[in-house]
Amino acid sequence: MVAPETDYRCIIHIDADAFFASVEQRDNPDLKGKPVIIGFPHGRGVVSTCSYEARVYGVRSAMPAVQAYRLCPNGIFIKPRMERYKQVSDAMFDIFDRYSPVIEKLSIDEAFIDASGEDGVQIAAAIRRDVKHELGITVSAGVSYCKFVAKLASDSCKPDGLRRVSREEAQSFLDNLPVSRLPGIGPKTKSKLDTLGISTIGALRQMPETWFVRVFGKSAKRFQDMARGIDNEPVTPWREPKSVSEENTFEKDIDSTEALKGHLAILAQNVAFRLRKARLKCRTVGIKIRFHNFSTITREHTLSEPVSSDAEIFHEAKALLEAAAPEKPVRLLGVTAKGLVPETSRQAPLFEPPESPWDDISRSMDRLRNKYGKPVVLLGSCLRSRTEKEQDTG
DNA sequence: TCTGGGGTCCTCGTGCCT
DNA sequence: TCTGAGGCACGAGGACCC
Repeated sequence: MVAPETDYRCIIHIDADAFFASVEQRDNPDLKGKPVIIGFPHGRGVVSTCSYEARVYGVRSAMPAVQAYRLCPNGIFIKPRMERYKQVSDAMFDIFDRYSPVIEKLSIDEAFIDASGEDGVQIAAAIRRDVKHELGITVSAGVSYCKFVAKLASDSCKPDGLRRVSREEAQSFLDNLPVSRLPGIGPKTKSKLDTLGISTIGALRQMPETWFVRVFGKSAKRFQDMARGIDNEPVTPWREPKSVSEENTFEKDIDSTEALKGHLAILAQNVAFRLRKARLKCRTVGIKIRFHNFSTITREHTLSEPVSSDAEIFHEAKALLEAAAPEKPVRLLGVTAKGLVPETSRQAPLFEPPESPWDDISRSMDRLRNKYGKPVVLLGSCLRSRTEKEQDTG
């Protein structure tokens, strides 16, 4: 039995195993032991996640679903049910709450839990037990003195594992791992390091400081620290959102600007609705256009006054689209709101100027949307796009 | 061979202001 | 009045993560 991690900071990283697929297998026991793939095998989707039975065939997250279908034609492809996963996720986080007040949510199925001063291994084991008994899914846990080592520890014992890496063990644990396991080293940086003959964190650690600065620029210190197992990042329970966006990849590329405007209206309306729901406004509106050849451009505009109405956000996005004047077929269109400020952040002036007429209209539209669960009043271009879609689908 | 969606962070170029 | 440096905000793009 290892000594309790009470001398130092103690961080637990919890990560659900093949979360979406596990929820599907739990809800439908017929799927247990079968290759379950979350994603639609036709069209342009990718695999969200897949069960460990599907991984045997080489199927992986983020792989194009058609490729997954070729690798595993007998796989059971399931369209994601995000609402359901959200319910299970909420229940899982309720369990975490029992054990620590300091929880940092990383994603729908993953969290850091600060267990400093406690026996981290015991807490992680209790959480794993509760999640399994109450929710019927398994989670893996890593326990260590800092966040990124805890995360690597949980990765190393998946699925359904628990691993503690003490401060003393950290360096030898890290040295043998591939560099790509360090957070922040993705495919591009990995291939750059490959060409330099650096494949493990241990090899990276031995490089001189000047080398780090040359390769990683301003991020050099962070990578050098990580290679040495140094990470003082606290567990941060809440972060202000920095942007809200929505994008859509079309089933078929679109080359008509008018049709794009219709889709843009829907995206703008959804982004605006989410802003208002979060009681936020944005100062910057941006659009993203991805062409048939996957090249991508972004355009944005910062306003003098923050906005959150459907009409104002659509107006800005439309102006950006018209200025960009895409001449090639478009496969993806997106709208982003950033420079977020609270709805009420504006200092109250001595004489309240009349608020934008769109604010009042937006509030009425939101009431209807909340009542019926979907947008009821649509912007003009929006309606046009929807009508086209309905005609397409008959 | 085909590459989703929703995010964050970083870098670099440019223009404006002092 | 001109010029250059430095700071800053903005815009675009890229890399990365889950």
